[in-house]
Amino acid sequence: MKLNNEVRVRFAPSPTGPLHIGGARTALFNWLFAKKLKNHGGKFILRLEDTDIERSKKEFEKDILESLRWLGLDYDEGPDIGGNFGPYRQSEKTEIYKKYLEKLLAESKAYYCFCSKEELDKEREEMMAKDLAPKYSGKCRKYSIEEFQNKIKAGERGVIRFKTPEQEIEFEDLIRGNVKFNAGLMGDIVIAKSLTEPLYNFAVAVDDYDMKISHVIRGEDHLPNTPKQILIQEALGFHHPQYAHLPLILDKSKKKMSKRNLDTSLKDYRDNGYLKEAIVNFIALLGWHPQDDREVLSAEELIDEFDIKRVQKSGAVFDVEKLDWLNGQYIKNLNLEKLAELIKNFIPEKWRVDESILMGAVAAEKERIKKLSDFKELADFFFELSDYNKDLLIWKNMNFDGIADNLNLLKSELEKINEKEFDKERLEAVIAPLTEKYGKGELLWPLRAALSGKKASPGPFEIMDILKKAETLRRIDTALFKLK
RNA sequence: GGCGCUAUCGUCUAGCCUGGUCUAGGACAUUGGAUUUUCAUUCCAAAAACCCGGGUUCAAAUCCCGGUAGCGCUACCA
Repeated sequence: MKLNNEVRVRFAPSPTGPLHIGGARTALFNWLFAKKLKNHGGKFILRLEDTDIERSKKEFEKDILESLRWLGLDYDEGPDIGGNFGPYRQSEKTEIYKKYLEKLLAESKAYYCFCSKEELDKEREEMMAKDLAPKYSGKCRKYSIEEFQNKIKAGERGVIRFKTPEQEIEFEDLIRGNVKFNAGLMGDIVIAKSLTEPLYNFAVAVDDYDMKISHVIRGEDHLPNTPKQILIQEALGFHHPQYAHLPLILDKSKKKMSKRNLDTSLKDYRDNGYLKEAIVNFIALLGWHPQDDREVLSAEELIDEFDIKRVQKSGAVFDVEKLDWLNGQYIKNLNLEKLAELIKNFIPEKWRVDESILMGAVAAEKERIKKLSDFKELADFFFELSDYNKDLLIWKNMNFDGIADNLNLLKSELEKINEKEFDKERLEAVIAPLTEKYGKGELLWPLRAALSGKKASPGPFEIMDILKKAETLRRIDTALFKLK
């Protein structure tokens, strides 16, 4: 890998939709690459590719910026923080593109095309029918500069095409090795709708050069665009950056994960209660792996271990179940205060009133929740016991009378315990001996069911410790009442 | 259709560059078991893959060729 110049990489999304998983992964790899090579300059730049004014929306720009910030992928230069190579929105660079467009036109490396959409479509279909690579015939190349200038002045509308040289073009991809394309098959591509309306491939070619981008790290779907961009850069007299094309992130059906699918936007995951650390960790592992067997890695460890040479060539299926597992791991390792803080965004206002119950519930459910949003469903009974069928209280073959007897026994023992000593240790010390005589399941199942109103929950001692004496006895009474 | 990329357990992957240590390793999921009043956690175990065919070689998951399949691109979107 040549590192003669400062390392400058960019993430260049177009704000035509919220930041999605694939975009986040591309951003992450760029970020890791820059951080890893901070001794070589290592700058990470955010550039908004909003040349499509129809589809680009401010709200999406906002979402992208926010999502990157949330993930902790800080950039050194960008639309909201500036930098020495701005502007960082393509829509603000019209004058620059115009200058280069005029240069290409003046040098006859580009020309105006006045063909209609219908003509073009027909041409394409004909070529496809002949099993040929569909490309523009180049028939408008015949106009001289004066001729097309006159047409434009006369009000005719034309687009600007690049005179694609008919040549083989080869470049080295950091991940895939040598890649070769035959530019003769591409035809003269449209690089701008007009002098002030540049199109993607042209704008990218210009920007990557004048933002001094050293490495372009992007999705594999851009691989066929690369020769176009290199050719445009050559025509402009620019040298081109190095390229690295990341494997695609696939859905279950092995197709490219697209914005159109549900649950691809980062915000969806955030709103579902995934932690940013888990997402960063997980998407880093989609197409990349450290040298050892570790799977749970912090951002710092990721930077330490990152090596673009270890990036996979083939697409990776996004497996939510593994994400869930990883998220659970991060939740388990979070300290209680931090976890409670995060969970507060996922629960009703009134659950936040009693801090001690909330903290207790968080501690009790910590290893049971995979996502922050799971808490609401799992821990609701701590805050409010919902109605349940009395059959829930049945342990194995016990009858209702037996269950009532056991609950009454427990009740009388619990009543003897001082409110101040009503904690897990004390409760266990009192009740454990009873289970030897009356049976564990016989005593503890009805107790736990009475306390939680659920088939599954943390253990009764833990619950009582959190609920405290009065509420514990109240819930036992509720069960007793149901059994009458 | 054309062009390009890719190919190891169901999934993410290690190994491939620098052939033998690979009876192919790890993780998620699955199944069984231990712990446990339940659930979860934790622990133990099992099942599970080198796309196919040739070639090179004493030896190929690893190198070469061909096939097949999948995916991506094929816009006056990015």
